[in-house]
Amino acid sequence: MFTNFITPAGRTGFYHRPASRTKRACQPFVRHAFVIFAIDNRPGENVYTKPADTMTPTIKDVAAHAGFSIATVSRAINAPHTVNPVTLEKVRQSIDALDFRPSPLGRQLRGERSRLIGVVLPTIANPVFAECLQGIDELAAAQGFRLMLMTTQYDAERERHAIETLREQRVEGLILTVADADTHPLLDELDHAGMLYVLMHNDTVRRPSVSVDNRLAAFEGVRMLIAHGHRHILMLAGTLAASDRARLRHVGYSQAMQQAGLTPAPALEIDFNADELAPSVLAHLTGSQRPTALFCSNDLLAMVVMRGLRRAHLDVPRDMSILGFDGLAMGELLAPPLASIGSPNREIGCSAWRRLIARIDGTYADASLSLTLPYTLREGATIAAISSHADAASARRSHETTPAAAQSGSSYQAAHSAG
Amino acid sequence: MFTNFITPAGRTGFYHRPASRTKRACQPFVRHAFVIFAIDNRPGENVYTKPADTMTPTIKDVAAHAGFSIATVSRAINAPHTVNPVTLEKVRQSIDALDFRPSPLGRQLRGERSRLIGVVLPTIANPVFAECLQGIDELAAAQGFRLMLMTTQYDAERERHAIETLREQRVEGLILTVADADTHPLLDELDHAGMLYVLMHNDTVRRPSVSVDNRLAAFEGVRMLIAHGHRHILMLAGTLAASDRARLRHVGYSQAMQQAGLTPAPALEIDFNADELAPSVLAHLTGSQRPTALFCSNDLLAMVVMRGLRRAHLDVPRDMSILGFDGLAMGELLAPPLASIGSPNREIGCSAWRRLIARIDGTYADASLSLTLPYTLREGATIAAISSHADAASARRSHETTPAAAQSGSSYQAAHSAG
DNA sequence: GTGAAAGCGCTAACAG
DNA sequence: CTGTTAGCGCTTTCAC
Repeated sequence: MFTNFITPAGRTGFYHRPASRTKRACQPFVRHAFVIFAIDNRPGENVYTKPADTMTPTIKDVAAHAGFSIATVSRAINAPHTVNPVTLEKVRQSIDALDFRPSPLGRQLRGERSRLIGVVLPTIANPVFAECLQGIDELAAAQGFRLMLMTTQYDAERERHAIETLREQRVEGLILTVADADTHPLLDELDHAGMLYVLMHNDTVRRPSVSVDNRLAAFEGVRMLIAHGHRHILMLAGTLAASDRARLRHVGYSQAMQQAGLTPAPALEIDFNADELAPSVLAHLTGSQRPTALFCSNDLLAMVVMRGLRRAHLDVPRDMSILGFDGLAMGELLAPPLASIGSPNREIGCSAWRRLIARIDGTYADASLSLTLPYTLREGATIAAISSHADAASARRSHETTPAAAQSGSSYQAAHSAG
Repeated sequence: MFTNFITPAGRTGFYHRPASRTKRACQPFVRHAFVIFAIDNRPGENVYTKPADTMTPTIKDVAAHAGFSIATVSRAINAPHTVNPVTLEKVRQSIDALDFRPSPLGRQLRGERSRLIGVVLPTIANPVFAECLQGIDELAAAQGFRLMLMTTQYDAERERHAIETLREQRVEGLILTVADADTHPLLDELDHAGMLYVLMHNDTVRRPSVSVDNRLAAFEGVRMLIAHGHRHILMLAGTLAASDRARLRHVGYSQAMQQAGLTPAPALEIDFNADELAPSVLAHLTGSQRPTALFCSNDLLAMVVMRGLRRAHLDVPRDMSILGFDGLAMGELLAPPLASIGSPNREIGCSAWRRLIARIDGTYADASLSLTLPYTLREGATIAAISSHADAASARRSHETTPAAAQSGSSYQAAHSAG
């Protein structure tokens, strides 16, 4: 009835070969450090010894403990209604007793879904992305998906590595924000491989994406500045000048300037991770030819610039008006509250999620691949009106400008959707 | 030589049974939608058809494509030096041609490490946790680990679910911040199950953790306020009054007050997710009995309170001094820059990571389970000195108070380590 | 140097 | 209602 044997791996154990007439046979049963075998005991009368704590119990352990086959255990877990209630109860007790939890590996290996989604973000230090992630996480948790997160710091090589890693993990889809979506070979690769993904914040019509219309938003924002009488407006951008978003925002800036007969300037690049503004930048902003208004490519940058100006004893908005981009909740807590073009970050995350799931489930009926969400113009109090003939120098001397004048731009307070 | 057969799954295919003398035999080869078989071709002369794009290639595909066995492919990947260079090259070409990437599932199934770490955070909307995560992510990426992230919104049930999910995923360890570490049954469970974890921010000596000494930090912070002449100091805490950190901070506050012969007040609870301060709270802060200084349990809260005060036309720090907790980078960008007790969030994340890995690798020699990191007192400019006899009313009228006076507390500017 | 085969944990098809 | 068995993708003896 029992046959002593040596497994190929060199482990010893006993193999119970049931007589052919025996109704319920038991599985061979070997754990690394010790030998266990289930005698042909009646359910409940088990002889099972719980494996060492470090050994995660498997379905076999449960089966042996309960005195049933692994198939029955599997059914008890995945289709409880198909098993005898008494059996079910016994199996459940064994599961509890062993603290068993089914390994997703076995399941996935069987070709089931991994219910795993990869998220690739430049950084989570920027609340813009943290807010997106928050939205994604909320939905993922509700729908029983797991998230695997990787950050890239805007680095192309890390983007590649992240996507590679995530694909290895057999994610069902990817949600990502890349530096530059249009010219991204990796995304072509994903398309080609049939790997489903949705971009966030990457403003492109060529790929599945969710974002605001960066160009239009910037255009409207700068128009507002112009409507406040500003004629010398500079755009500041972060190190992500290689980013599609920053570029589009600069296009919007340029168009607004040109429409008003003004000359757009190249974006001034800022390292907004530095503690201080670079001297050359500060010179730009404080010199006699300095602009009266600044359009910052993102809110974090705007905040750093505001601090720099304050240290240079320039008052915002009296000496300099500031408009940010992102609509960071934090901006409202500043003094004065930061005027900003707001993107619905959390909603971008949620939308990206929904679209990805729709693609995965094949219910992605929408022909248009990219989704453009409405942005908002948050007035804040960092924008002051100046008389149209005022130049930088007079603006600095002028005391007639008042923060309250910023309210006059309220006609711009609107939600735009570029559908 | 070829036997037509029907697999149990109902798929048809051809099985190549090599004559016993045949040197190189081929594996049976069946894909879902179509039949492929590798003829006993010489390497390089393959008859393999690439499967549909949606089908992730497996090691079998590579083997068939290259005309070798899966064992050889496996070796080519994991132990290149053991295979014939010519073979190796052919296999590599097949891998490239099919864009094959080994599934971690198969590997893990073989009992290898999952190289997966679970991270459980209350929220990533709070930069405190985003910064921690950033630190963790950096190290994880460098060491080839993957991160699985779940957030809990301080909810016990979600904490339970997150840990459960992560354990199912067979993470090698957990890094987490829970609402209350000492009385957490889940953590006992983890201990009991031998599941390795490290807490972040949870200030407890009973469990593996990394944090600052919240009590001492609050104590020193409030002492600084007292040294600036404040006698009526209130502590504000968020909805996380059920949090161990907030509680310890309140203990520190109370001790500092008592040491100075002052009467500590219960913490005033604030919902800092709300847009506005609750009227009752505002009444507390603006009434005739109002305090001259506020100790806020976290920076986000401090910022919301500052905005509330501004709207109530109270000036910070002239009418009210504010001390926060967290040392959020953002706080420095405020006007005035927020005084805060800083915890090295990023470093907390990194340390937690290192300790977890040390535990996993079994190199965790340190007898002390909890690590206390030094905090800093960031002066900022939201704290003003008042003359020791001043009460709230006179403080409001007084103009002799100057933000610069905050500098007088610089003797407190120090790093403390409660080892 | 290479191939055959076992087995990791699990599900599902099938048999009884 | 329950058990047997094949097989998911991979690594790893062992044999040739």
